Amino acid sequence: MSPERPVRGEARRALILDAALEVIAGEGPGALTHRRVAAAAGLPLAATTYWFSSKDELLTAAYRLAADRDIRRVTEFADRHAGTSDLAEVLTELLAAELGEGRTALIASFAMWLEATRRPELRSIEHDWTEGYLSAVAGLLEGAGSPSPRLDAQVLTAAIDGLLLGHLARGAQDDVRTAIRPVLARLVEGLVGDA
Amino acid sequence: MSPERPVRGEARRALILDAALEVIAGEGPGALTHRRVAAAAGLPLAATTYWFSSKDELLTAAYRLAADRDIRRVTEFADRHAGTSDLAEVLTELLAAELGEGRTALIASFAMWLEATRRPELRSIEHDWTEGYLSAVAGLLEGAGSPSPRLDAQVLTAAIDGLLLGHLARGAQDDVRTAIRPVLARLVEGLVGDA
DNA sequence: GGCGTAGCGGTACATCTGTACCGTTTTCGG
DNA sequence: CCGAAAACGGTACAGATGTACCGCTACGCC
Repeated sequence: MSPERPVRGEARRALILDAALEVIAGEGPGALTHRRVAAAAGLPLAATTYWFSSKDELLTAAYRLAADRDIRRVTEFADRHAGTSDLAEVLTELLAAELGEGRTALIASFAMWLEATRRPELRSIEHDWTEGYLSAVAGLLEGAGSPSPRLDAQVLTAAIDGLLLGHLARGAQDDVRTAIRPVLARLVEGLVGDA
Repeated sequence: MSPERPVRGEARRALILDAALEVIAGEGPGALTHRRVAAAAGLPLAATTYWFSSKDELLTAAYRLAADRDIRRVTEFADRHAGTSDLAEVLTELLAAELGEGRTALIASFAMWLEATRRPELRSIEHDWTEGYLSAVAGLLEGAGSPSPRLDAQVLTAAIDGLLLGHLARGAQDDVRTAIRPVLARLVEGLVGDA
């Protein structure tokens, strides 16, 4: 229909970052090149080099965006379900959402995590990501009557990370909820108890 | 001293794979190139292309090696500590070992994990890795008197993965044992109980 | 002891990459 | 409405990369 008035200015920057996340999630951070990102965004090569002075800056900005999105998602989710009694079920839904709509940001976040191993500049992003997750989960735990929400949140987030990574790696083979629910149920039972 | 008789034959293949793991752990899978690996192994470029018909084959073989090493490490560790009563302490030592001597194989394993997201050929390696970890941990849990070792092992390995990844990302900043022990203690307490 | 083959090392080359450059178009404050 | 500054698009180029190729060497088997 519309001959599509081309996106200009700062909006382009956002477009490029989105395309970068797609590339990272779809082909891995190693495949992130100016040309590929530009192509994914439907823009000429010079667009990426104009808005990001180096490939590294582009990659870092993309990681930051992925982390922020994921933090926002989990925070909103936790707020919406604060004070729940069926914590395991709520967490199952959270993980399903992360692996569903949140998949792109999630993969990028894990890639960033791994790269932070050798690139200290990424540590601050990693720190915010961890902290965001931790406080969101701690909030849920408080509502569910955990005796030590902060410690329990550390346990829970570690397990969540492991579960997410595992199910990403295994692909969409088995139904997420069916596979994850019993594990989370067992964990929550252990932490919150049934008292 | 010795002019070092050059390594020849199959031994070279092993040398190259070790060098490849070093590169993956040190500079990331994206930095794995024939030239870099050859340089790290102290061999000419043609050595890597002779023993591995493509870069992909080299990368996959390196991942396989990393997984096998890690599986062996965790299995031996579990065997050595079977029937322990202080499960949390034993697990803390396991994780410290993974992050210490096992660091290279561990990083490579996680990188493989993430890449399995988009490369189904890696799934079988991922499967063996998961299975090896799961049965090793289940063995420990049985000894510690868990009511449902298999399910609890799923919980535990997920948490272990998350903890390992987190501490890799944060670098060697804080003492591993100090940071990890309370989390594992809380988790084990929840699973095995004190009954 | 000779010889076929596996192992080896050097080089070549087409392709892709990051980035710099430069002339043109659009935007917007005055 | 005008002019400077921002945004844009195309192109150029040096360097790195995967891989093929070719002639040489060492080793094991007859």
